[in-house]
Amino acid sequence: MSNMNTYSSTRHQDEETTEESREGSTCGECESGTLVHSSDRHELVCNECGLVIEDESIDYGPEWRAFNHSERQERSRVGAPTTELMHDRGLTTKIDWRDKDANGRTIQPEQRSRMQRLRKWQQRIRTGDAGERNLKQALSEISRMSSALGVPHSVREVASVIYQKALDADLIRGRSIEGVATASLYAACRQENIPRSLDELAEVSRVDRKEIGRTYRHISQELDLVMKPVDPTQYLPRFCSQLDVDSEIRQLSKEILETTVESGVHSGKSPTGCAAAAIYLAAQRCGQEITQRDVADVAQVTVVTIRNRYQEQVAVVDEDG
DNA sequence: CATTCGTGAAGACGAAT
DNA sequence: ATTCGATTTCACGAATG
Repeated sequence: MSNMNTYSSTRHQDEETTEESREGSTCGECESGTLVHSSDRHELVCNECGLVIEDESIDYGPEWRAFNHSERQERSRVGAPTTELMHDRGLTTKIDWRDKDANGRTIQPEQRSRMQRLRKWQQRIRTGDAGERNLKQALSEISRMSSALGVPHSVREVASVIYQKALDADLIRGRSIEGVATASLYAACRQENIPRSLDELAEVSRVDRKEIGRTYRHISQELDLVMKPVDPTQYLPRFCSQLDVDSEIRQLSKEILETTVESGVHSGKSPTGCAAAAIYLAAQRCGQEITQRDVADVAQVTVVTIRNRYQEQVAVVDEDG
């Protein structure tokens, strides 16, 4: 993250061109992923390793203009940035534990007992409400799992929003906090086009795959989350990188996959399996021997699935020319 | 010997009732 | 909540190099 700030100190006329040209370029970190805009276009994100490059996308200046001091006073809005990752968006009141006033002087004994009462009530208000406590735990889970998966912050924020919507819609009743949190994260990954399979989610969650899937389906239905089927192409860069194949295969597998997707033979099949098969087929066509088992391992599918998919893809690609 | 291929039984999942 | 159809997985043996 140390290189993040070196770009954003000054703004030049050529900023548009440089920023746009970075879209689609190769990630400097893993050197295999591609940089894409997150959904809110505030971040450039590597679609493979999840590296976030906050590069001049954000205008830190005020959106208003002021011509004298009083206008400035009136219009400026100051405070810590809010974040969806805190259950109260970071806007809580804090009461110091020291018995000093704002000037650092020790406060009177009769005030001290009053302070004790206020502290106690502040704690109760802050986390005492069932819903709030619920949220707090869920958000920490989302953060933990996001770190384990290595997904960018934008995904965490989206996951948090989804969870809070689920909470508002009373969808967690009878379901575990952990389960809904994991399902929210899964949905967020898909919405942000940084897909992680249910298996990968299950690895970092305390809930099993089945429950995650069930909960996900439930909340996406109830909240009317529009979810396009996962594009198998999105898995390609990550798998290729894990297999350490060269760019020839990356390119060919992408073309194969696009051809097969157009023909529609992939629908209903697992996207990871399709991606894996395309890599295997590409490697064969390039004369490089990669075993089905190797591809199957990184894609977390079985060799049988790869066989089935890759047979279909051979048929489509060959007739296509 | 390792890898690939084909098969049927069994489990999991989504859709429909 | 159950049933049904399609898909994936598992386990096995055969073929290939």
